[in-house]
Amino acid sequence: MDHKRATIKDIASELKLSPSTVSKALRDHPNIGVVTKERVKKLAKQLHFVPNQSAIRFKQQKSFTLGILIPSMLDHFYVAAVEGFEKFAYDSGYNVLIGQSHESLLREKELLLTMQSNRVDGLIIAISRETVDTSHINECVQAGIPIVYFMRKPINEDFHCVCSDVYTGAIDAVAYFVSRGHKRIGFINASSFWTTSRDRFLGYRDGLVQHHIPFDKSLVQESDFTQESNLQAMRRLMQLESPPTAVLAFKDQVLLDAMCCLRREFPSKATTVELIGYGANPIIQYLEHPPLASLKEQPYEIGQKAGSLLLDLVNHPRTGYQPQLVKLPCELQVFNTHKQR
Amino acid sequence: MDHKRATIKDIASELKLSPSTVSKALRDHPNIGVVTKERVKKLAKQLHFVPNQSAIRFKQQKSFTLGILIPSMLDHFYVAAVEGFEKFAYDSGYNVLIGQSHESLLREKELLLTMQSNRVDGLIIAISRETVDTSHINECVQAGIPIVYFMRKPINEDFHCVCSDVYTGAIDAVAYFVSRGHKRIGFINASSFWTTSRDRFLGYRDGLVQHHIPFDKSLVQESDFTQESNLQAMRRLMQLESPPTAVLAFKDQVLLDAMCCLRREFPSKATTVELIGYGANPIIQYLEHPPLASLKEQPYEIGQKAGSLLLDLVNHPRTGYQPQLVKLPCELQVFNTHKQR
DNA sequence: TTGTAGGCGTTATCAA
DNA sequence: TTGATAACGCCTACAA
Repeated sequence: MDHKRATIKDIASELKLSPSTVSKALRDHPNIGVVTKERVKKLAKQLHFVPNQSAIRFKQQKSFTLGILIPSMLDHFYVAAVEGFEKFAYDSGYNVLIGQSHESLLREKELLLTMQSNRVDGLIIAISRETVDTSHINECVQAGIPIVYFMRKPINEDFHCVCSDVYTGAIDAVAYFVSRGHKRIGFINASSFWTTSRDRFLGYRDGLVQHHIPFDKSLVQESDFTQESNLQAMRRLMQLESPPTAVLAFKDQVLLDAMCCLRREFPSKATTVELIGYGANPIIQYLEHPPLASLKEQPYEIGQKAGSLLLDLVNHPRTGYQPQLVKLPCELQVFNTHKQR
Repeated sequence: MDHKRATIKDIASELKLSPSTVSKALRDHPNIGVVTKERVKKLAKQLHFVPNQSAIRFKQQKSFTLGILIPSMLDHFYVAAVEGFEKFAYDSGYNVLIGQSHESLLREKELLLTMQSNRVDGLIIAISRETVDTSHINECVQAGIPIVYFMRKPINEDFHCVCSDVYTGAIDAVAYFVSRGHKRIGFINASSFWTTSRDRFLGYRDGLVQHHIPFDKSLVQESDFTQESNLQAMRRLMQLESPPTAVLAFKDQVLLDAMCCLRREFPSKATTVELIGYGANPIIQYLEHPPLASLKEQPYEIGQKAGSLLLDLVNHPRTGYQPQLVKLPCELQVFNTHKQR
């Protein structure tokens, strides 16, 4: 079997044409004769010619590759975001390089170097939990790689960012809790370094204010998303002198652990404390006793939108553009209204 | 800010050295003086020099990229396999290009072309549900791209393959069912074109034989993994004149839908019919009433092993090698022994 | 120990 | 309408 892959040169010499003619013919360049085009394309097919992207990339000084940096693919949300981003990228003729930081700053730095080395034409990032200093990201920008943040964005960074409208989501969640008679509403949040945590918090607080419920600092706990941390946060809430009767969770993974905590450690309250999370994780449909509700986000669309903002930056490089903050709405999806307080 | 990225030439001219000297110095080539190396490396760091992989790939006629083709990242199993593969690849200095067929043969073909165009140095594949003809895969092989199958392998294809030892797993599952008194044991299987379905089936059948239970064809149903198909398969089983009291499912996703089917359509049996799946999906820990058990597979290790077999083929190209079939053990993980028949 | 030359596959530019 | 040439950044032989 012939293991050497056919090149443009091979086609050219076989057809007694020049490589440049073949190159143009293959790409339907207008000033190549129809007959020649036909001959070239026919032979190309015969030889199973596949253009060598390595060469094209090199020649064009472009990798036609976009990078996406996420915490982990074990998180359903980010998988969906990757899908949206990939779809957009592929449709635009780009490949995608995926990197998972696994919430490690060190890994994130390494991945960023790999991305640079691969000369990705642009990059979208959801920063790791550990990322407080962003100098490694700024280095990419200075190397000419445009960046778009999504979901997790460092506070005080002026780049495009695409995320869910978690603020309004929190307002809606609180309103729904209140409509069901709750007055003690807990909240398990995440790193205060992210805008997405701050926005959730503001929505939570403003939601309370709108319903004339006093804000109680002790009802807000922080988790780092490990199972143990989720359980601890819920435990701290339930051990308060006046524990919450409803809890808003940063995301469904936190919510699920909170439910486990209730079932195991506070069984008497497991059927009364109501929970709302973010994400509308499909797992929920398999639960016999689903939580009250979840704020359905649009990860796929967020990935697409981030891709389109990024590609715009790639194709129209500029410095000092006006950073956009795109927020896609969350929708409260109610699962369970059977519980009674 | 300087947007042109530094090249070896830049360093060379700045230091009044030749590019080749710089190239060697950067890679610690033995016959470059220590002083020169120091000077070169120092300036390289100053200029934020990052080697241009595009150029290296082109020059080396190698992409240093391995491909992995999976049905979908929404499946937890394949995400874990990707992780193992990526870990291995990165540690060996390779990038990874991920492709999702979404169970579509057309998409699989497209992805394979992309992989070829990107000149991936090798490829591991779990074929799509629709893939019955494998000529598109053979074309890759003939183009010199080594292939390793994992999990889903077409019957009658002679390449390396890494998968779970689902045969023994099925034997174990049946034995466990029998130990709990079951005699009518159903089985929901998948495409008979995959070795992994055939092996499950053989284990199921041999398991029955070992315990002198007659094989009943009507107790075996096939599903294509859509929710509707899973439900239908379970429904067909339960509507038999003599329905099963226990069911082995191709994977946990099927098992979960089967549980839903029981709860909704056969509530009287929901607490007695016992189920075992494959995968030990972490979702299960969040269920109030978990299934009886699941066969824990080793997707991460499977991804790694497939990577190492592949890299061996990449580095030692040969034709007519003896294909290996590597089977990693499944372990029966028991969740629930409370049910009584 | 350092330098020079050639080439990987493709395409843009310019010439024929 | 087609062809010749040079260039992209890096590496490998080989020469100095």
